[in-house]
Amino acid sequence: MNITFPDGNVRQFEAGITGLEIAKSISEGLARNALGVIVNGIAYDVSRPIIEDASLRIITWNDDEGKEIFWHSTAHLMAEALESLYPGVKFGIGPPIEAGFYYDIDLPEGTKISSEDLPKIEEKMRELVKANNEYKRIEIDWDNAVAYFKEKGDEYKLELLDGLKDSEITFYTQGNFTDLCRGTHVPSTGFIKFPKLLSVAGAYWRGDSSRKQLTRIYGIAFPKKDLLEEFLKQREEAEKRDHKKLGRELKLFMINPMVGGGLPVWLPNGTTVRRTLEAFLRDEQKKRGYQEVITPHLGNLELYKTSGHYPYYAESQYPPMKIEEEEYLLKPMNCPHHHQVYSSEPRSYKDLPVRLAEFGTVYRYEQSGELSGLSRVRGFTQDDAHIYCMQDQLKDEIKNVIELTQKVFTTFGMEVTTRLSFRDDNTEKYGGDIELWERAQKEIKEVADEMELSYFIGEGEAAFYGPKIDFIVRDAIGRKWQLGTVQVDYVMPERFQLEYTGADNQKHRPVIIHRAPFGSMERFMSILIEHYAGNFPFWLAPVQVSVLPITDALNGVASDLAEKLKSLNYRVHFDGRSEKVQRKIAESEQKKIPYCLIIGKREAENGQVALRKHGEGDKGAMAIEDVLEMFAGESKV
RNA sequence: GCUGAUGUAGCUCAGUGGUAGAGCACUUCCUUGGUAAGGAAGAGGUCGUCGGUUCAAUCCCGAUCAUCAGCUCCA
Repeated sequence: MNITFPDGNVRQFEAGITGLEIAKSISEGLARNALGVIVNGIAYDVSRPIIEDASLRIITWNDDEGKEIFWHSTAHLMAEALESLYPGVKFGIGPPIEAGFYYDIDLPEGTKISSEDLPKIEEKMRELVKANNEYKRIEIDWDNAVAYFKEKGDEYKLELLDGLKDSEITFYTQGNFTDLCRGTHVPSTGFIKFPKLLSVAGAYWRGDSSRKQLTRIYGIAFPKKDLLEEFLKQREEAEKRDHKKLGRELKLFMINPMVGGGLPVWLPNGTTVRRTLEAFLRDEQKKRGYQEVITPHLGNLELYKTSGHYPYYAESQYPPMKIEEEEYLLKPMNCPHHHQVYSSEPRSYKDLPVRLAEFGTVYRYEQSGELSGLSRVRGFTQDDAHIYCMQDQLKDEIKNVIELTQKVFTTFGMEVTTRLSFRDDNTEKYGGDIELWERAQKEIKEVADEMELSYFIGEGEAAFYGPKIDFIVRDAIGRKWQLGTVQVDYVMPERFQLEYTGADNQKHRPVIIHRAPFGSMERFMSILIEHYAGNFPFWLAPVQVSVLPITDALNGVASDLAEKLKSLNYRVHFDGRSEKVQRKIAESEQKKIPYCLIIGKREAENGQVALRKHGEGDKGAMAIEDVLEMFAGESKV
């Protein structure tokens, strides 16, 4: 039979040959590292015979599929360890995930696993790794599969089997453990050299909160020690960057139970950063023809009934309050207010597009367990805007918005990929006219192509009222965040009966674009803190420069300089304490202030300062006017 | 909301069934020092909250609240 390799090469093998043997025919090293093979797009164990012509790709750790196989096998390995340590444990599902794997288990009555138990389980796993048991694939018919798990008393596997009546059933066995599993697996447990269990958490069976909560154990594994170490180091780095920790250390914000959970309070430092971000965006918006509005934090319930958000989203809103026979809602979104601004005067096609922007604070009820720092809160400010335009302006407006969004993310040094979120065939899910939808989707795609965006299409990811463009950014340590969305809306103009008078002197409905590059100031701030690890660039830093005289005798000269910088609108910290300069420097560094200007006798005599850059150290003496020039340059975004 | 872990000084964290400790921060004094922490003294706690067990609870038990890790939800 013919086997076609990814490079197009075709070679002849005898039918029934295994992936491993094919790998061996290429090189011993490849055979040693082969975790699986993709045969005609389907993952096979390396030991599984290949019986007909196929295209074939050999999978190693370096492939995403290889990691999946590796981690999936580790999940089975952990399951075996658990079964030997906790007899009677039942198993839910145990899939590989983006980084590692988990297994959901149901422990026998009275048994609990906490993070202290993980080393013990890991130890057992390492034992099983040494045993180097083979992962064996067993094809089995449905009745026998059911019989096996009935005997074992595992109702979870039985429920899974219920859904597999018409499919081919396979088991995988290694050592003393057998699991219902589609595969694929590494050849033997010996491959899983460095397993590591990470955490324990509760998880509902099949993600359904009305069903039993199982114990979920997260873990990961690597074929090499340095990969594990690197992974652990990265986790530590992420922990160090945790915005909740840095937020406290740098006095950016606080969460205070007396104020209320999920209601962050912005401290002076954090407020400075936020206002700077707002000023940056406001400026960019001004360049792009936006007008700013301000709307109240409460809105008449009628507004939200009209928009359809109430009672549809009642569960995530605060209950309405009655004021003089009228009901009011704490504003869960800004759009309805903006629609009222739009319709506050008759609009002509000559007025369009109308672009209304607001840093609008909204309140949404989040379950208490969901609250976290600045990322999940109950009150937050959206950098919201609504663009009202004619259908044939849509393309240009989308382009305008994408440009703005890209400007924002590149400014922060974040790599962006774009998802075009379109509708799927399920017409029930969506509102508005299907022809307009299709036109909008086509235009969005055209814009994306014209702008040479790197994008992919997410079918079925659209909002109910229109297609979206979502921006997924990658931060400094490679984590992905979905930020900034652009949404086309055909439903709200109908609901609010928005109109403009066309050139034909007829009334028409405008199209609305919702957009928020940052999304929420709170969440964006949390991401930004972690992205920069608290080391804000000069233009954003809460304090930009500290002025440090070496002795008290120079306090006068130094404070004059500090005052001068302040008068030029820089954010300056003057440290005139009777402390050694080493200490002043240490504290300035700890506060992550971008620059220290150190003034000793020599500098004072020459109109210079000794410059020190955060994280880089001493830069030597520099004339004050040169420093000012440098600061001016770095202030530009 | 659910499961688990945690809750001791402003922060980070020790500790004990017999009225609580360190480092940093803070206050005062001394020190005037050239690129990441000079010295001394002082002040600071209802040991998250409420109940129970006990002669005695910060410690044991229960409830509750908050935080964290997940799960569920998210215009």
